[in-house]
Amino acid sequence: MSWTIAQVARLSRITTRTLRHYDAIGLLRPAGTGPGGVRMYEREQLLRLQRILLLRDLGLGLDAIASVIDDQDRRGTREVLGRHRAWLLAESERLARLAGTVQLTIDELSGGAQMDVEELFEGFDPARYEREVEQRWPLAAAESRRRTGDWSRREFAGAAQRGVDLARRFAGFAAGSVPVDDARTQEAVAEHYQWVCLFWTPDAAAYRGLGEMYVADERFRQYYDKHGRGTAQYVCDAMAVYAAANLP
Amino acid sequence: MSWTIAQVARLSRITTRTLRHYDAIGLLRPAGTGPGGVRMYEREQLLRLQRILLLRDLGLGLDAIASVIDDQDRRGTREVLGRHRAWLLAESERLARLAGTVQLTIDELSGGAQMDVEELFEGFDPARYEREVEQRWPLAAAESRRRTGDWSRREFAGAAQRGVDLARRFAGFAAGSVPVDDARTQEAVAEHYQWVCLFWTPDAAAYRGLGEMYVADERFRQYYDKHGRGTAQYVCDAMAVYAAANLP
DNA sequence: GCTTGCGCTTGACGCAGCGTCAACGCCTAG
DNA sequence: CTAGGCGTTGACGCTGCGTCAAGCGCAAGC
Repeated sequence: MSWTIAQVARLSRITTRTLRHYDAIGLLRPAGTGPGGVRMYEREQLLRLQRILLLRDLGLGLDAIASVIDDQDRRGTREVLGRHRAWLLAESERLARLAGTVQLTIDELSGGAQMDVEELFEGFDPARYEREVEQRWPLAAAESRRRTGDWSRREFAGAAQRGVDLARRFAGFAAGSVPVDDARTQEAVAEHYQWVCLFWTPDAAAYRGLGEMYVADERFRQYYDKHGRGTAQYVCDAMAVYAAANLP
Repeated sequence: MSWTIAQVARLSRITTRTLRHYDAIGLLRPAGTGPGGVRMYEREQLLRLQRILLLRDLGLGLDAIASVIDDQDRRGTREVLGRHRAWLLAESERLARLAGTVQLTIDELSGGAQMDVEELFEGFDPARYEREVEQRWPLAAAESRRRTGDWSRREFAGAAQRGVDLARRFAGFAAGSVPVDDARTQEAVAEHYQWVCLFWTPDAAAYRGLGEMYVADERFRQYYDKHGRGTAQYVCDAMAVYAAANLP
């Protein structure tokens, strides 16, 4: 008994295009070809196809499927499946965490709509505190002059939102006890530094000083800690690590 | 203050290729071009880029990002984010379920390796019970003769494995109280019918009879019920639905 | 004999989000 | 004058097929 490509497709609830694709990449070759190059499939191919579809349903890639199916003993199969399972779990967890972050974003968006955006921004423009930084670290701040510029309302709002986003990310790391020198934290600090550079370009000492002000100054500390206790201190420590490693 | 493409790339920890891509698709156009067509970015573009990267980190597609960012009020933004969150949750759950299925597959693979595969297959070849089916539904089974053929050991193992997979899927549906006429169940039945066709081609009555035998015969019932109580009965009912709708 | 239609063939583009050459221009330092 | 560093615009590649497009062989109906 032989089947044509369309018959196999109907039986297996896939498309003929898929079968041709599997033929093209060598994953499932027909038993032979009839007149006109017509692909003919035998029982053996059907069995193979069923295994392929099972593994595909499990989420494996076609190359992984090929290696599993053509693997004689079960060793490689188990290893591939095990790795795949680990990937699935990690990816599932990642997406769940992302969903949580998206929810937070939605929440703050809803709340933030009522806030006056400039008020939100109030007490958060590092440039407004530059003078204080300068008082404490005069040499460091001396040549890092504030960039002047006229901010549009939209730019302003964008920058403010960005500040909130960063604070929330730091709060997440702090709550999760992620070390301050973790790559993810330091990546966020790099973004924070870039963000600060929109107003001002601190060097290592000044940036470290800004971090310390986040803890010392009531307004700053509240800004961070309202997303989670200890966030301001966490940010301060992370900034110190970043400054030591990346700034002049 | 302006930045070149490479400077922006370094600041934002992305590649210049990405920035050019965003320019090409209109997601982030430079503020202007200098001599030689050199892209120049201003502060406004940096702010926009930061928002883009935030949303990208949340897993949104570039087109969704564009619609969110260019959306003036917050209505559309919330809707897009809400849909995205729902998608994330669904996908996360799906992957987690898949991981469970993969684990089951690994388990059965480990156990199955010790079993003699023919013994596994024993008591599960529908053709072996064809005579009994024929006794009860003689007219129906009369013209559905068993396909002869020499089975290789590998074909045999593959078919056996396929049978186990199907049983497990049915057990999952039964445990989840999925109706027997649910599309997923009927899809599995279609695969089961196809699988049976590898040995034998029953018509509607014979297929229904085979299902009833799954309940009546101790060996069959155990085969299914060991994956979960009531699975055999569930399969029987599902097969009856399938036979009525799809078989001659 | 001719058309129509079905089922099959190969070939090619498109999708997301860039990575990765390739080939070339411009500017500066040695 | 040349090397090197930064910039430019193409164009192909990756996954897993969907979706035309153009054409062949065979059967039925005119």
